[in-house]
Amino acid sequence: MSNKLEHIDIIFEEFLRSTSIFKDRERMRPDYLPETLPHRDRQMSRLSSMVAPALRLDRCSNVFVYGKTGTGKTAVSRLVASRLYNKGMENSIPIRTSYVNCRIAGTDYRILSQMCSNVGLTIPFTGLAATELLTRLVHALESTGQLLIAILDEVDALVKDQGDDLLYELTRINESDSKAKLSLIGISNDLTLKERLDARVLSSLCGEEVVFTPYTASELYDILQERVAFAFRHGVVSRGVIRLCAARAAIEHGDARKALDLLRVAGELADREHCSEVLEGHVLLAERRMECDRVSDALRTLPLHARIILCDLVNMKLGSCGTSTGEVYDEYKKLCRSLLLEPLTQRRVSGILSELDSMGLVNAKLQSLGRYGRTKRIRLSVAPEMIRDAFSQDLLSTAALGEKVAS
DNA sequence: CTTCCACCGGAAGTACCGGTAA
DNA sequence: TTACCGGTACTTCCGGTGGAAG
Repeated sequence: MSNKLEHIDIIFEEFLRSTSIFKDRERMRPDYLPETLPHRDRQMSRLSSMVAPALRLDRCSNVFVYGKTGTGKTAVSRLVASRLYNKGMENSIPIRTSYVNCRIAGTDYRILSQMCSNVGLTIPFTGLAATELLTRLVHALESTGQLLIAILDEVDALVKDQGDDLLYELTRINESDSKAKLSLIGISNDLTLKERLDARVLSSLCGEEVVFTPYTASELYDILQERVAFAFRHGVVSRGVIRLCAARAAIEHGDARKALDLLRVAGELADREHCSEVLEGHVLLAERRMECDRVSDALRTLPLHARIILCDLVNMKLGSCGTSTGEVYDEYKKLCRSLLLEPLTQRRVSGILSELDSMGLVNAKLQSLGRYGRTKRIRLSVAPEMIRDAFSQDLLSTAALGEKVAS
């Protein structure tokens, strides 16, 4: 026992003695908001001029911000909002800002709850009607005279699984006779979102648009270089390493988040090896590591029946041509019976397969077989060993659960 | 050209849970 | 305590649908 404790102490002391190659690691984190955003001047000034009327407590029009992941939408919006807030504070103008990631918040209720807390209301986790939150929000805005700028990030996720009712209610506040002032900045990486919106929401939300184009490799290089100067010690990251990170991220539509993550993880790997600089090998290793982490994270949080379906796919030993929904469902029913579990309906299994597809764990492509119907061609997109490893422990508990259900 | 397969996927409803307000 | 709330996971129902076969 004491042996182990000594061992822990040794690790900590070694950590204290060693010098990190990071100067300020926080600056490499994906949610860090830098002071400057290279190659985004145009978008920044456009958005600023759109929200500027708020400084006279005039309602400004809602804005729709569109661009692929990691193109700076969130950073630009948050930076503009925080500058606006500060300017308001300086001049005693009651501007409030609210940032909500709709995908993470997940539901109308939690989005409203976040907005309420940003204007100084305390809201219980649950128990209230969503319309009640909306009423309280409007009332708070009216009575305090605050103007709220709400940034709704990944608003496409909200519309996809909750519909556009909330957006409609929110856009209506600004247009109604009430004194409440609320402007929305909707951020989406899916342009087809507009097709799913009600005409009234569309005209109100998408009246003004700011488009973010993907970064090129050389723009990514500039972004990385600027961060490196603050985040790492001098001389530990070579130009070649920065160029490699930029190039790897540029392959995926110029994703700055990926570029920064890549360099940060590579730096952490180098640190752990007590290496005095980040090498290209670290970057390549980091890329592999990040992919593994993503997959095992996804696997670990999967519900029971999704796991059973994945086990099925592993057991079926799919060739290159994959399998179909119907075949998966037959196998799934067999496996459920052997586990003494009640199988779900085919509709649900089809839905789970689509969910696994969007998580990147399987590849499900719609295929028509003409006279022989339509189905999804399903293939695993991760190595079967990874699934087996992740579930090797849990399968025992799955079997135990099966027995529990039976008894 | 029409038919028709084997599903897809939207919509609405159900059951259950953990929570709140009055 | 009771009536109501949201969240999650699921079922039921059903109107599509791409394209090979006839």
